[in-house]
Amino acid sequence: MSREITEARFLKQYDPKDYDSPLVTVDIALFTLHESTLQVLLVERGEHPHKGRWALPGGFIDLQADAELHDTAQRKLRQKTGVDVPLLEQVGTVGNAQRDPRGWSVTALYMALVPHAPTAEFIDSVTDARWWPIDEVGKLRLAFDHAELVDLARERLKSKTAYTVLPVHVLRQPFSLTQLQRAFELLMDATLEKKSFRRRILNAGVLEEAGEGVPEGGRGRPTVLYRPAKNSGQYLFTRVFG
Amino acid sequence: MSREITEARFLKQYDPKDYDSPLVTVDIALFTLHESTLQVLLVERGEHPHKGRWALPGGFIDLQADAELHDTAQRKLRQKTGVDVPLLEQVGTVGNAQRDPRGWSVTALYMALVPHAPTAEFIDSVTDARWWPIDEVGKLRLAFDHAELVDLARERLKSKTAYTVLPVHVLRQPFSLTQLQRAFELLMDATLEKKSFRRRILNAGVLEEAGEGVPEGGRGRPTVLYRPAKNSGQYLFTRVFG
DNA sequence: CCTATTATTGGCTAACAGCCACTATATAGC
DNA sequence: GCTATATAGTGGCTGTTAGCCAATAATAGG
Repeated sequence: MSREITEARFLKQYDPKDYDSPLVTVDIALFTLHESTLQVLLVERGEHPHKGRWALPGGFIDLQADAELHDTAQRKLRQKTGVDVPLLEQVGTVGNAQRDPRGWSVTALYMALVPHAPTAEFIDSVTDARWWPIDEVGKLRLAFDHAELVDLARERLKSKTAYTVLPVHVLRQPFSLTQLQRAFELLMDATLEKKSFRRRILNAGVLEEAGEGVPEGGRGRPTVLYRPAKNSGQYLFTRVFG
Repeated sequence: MSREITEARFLKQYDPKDYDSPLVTVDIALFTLHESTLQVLLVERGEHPHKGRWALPGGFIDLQADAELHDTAQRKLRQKTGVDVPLLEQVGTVGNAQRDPRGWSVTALYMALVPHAPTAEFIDSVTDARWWPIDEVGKLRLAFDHAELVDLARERLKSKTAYTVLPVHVLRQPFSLTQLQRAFELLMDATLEKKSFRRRILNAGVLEEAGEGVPEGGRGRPTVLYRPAKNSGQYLFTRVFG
């Protein structure tokens, strides 16, 4: 057996390429609301494998440019949307031997939310990226296991909507309670009772008033506008609708 | 520009070692209850880097043996405990350039629960692994960023305990409601009201009766014993204590 | 039998979701 | 103006469930 070596010496002679390691990628499910539908951003792959198929935006870690896994997600998203998204969080990590034809592959899946308009102009000019209504994604035969990843992210979105104020991130500020309720309903895929919804949100103190606005459809009583209060992102309801 | 190539040809000439990629590991925070304390399993590292420091059990993916990331976690855990743990789930993934002195590194963190006794005999015979009370982990200067990983897993444990019946997995079956309440309290790090606790658990229908047992301490009224019902693992409370 | 000890239940209050009818304030057409 | 209609917001009741805590049940040890 060899003599004891120091950690410094060990690190000097260590080369990761001496060992088999999986591919590592980051994929992002970016959601928005548009025309009363939940939509997800997909890109058409320009390279093998699965060239020409629709896929989630994502890619490899840049070991020089990215300090954190989170930075990789942020960077890939900025390449596609041109903006920093207001909410980006990890959903989970999927890794197995079959998901990528190149070999054992691990992907860290992130979920992001963005109001529709700010990114629309940019995305519309990118020929290989577009928003897809979540209901149509099933027909697209996505690359890799991205259909499953979309489902995972969508489930997380739904469950977090039940006990947080996540949906504020798909609205432009300020917004009305009616708009916010609509956002909750679309993200949860359920209808909510108006009084319960308003009571819950207002009592939580997660919104602050931001003037008056015109009602939906232009006619009717004017509406009070709100914006999220500081730290509203951390607020957790102790009880769930339903 | 090169001519268009087929996917088959692309895959044939693809070699992952042509690209820089991060180290990928799996780490597991295995928790149990012993002597009224929440404890976590740590191993003393026998190899560089951080040789001699305490760390979470874990390691590299075996690209031949492991079909899924989950299998890597299960395999590493079995090496240390000798048993299949009743609950093993992913907490999240941490990746950055500094956490491992060998370079850019990504680890998938899992959390696991196990009743104390079945593994004790095995673990006691492994000189490099032992249970540590969660409160003492802070003093140990764990390897890598494992102190943060322990905190992450502990937070997840606490929050999931609030709306599931997760704590059943740290008890041997059958158990009394008193024991189950004690488990909830230790995992949540809070005291619960007896009546509220019993009402909630019994109304949820997640337990089935399993005979009578002796009370804690040997004296007093005998207790009804329970075991988890089928699918109790999926049960979600719509309201949280507090 | 009496006491200490643990298990289990009763009964009340408070918070909050579900329900749904009612009020408030605007625009559009005349 | 006046009326119809549309959207925003409120009142008030019921049902569920957590918090509280005192009462009752069933055992062991003397």
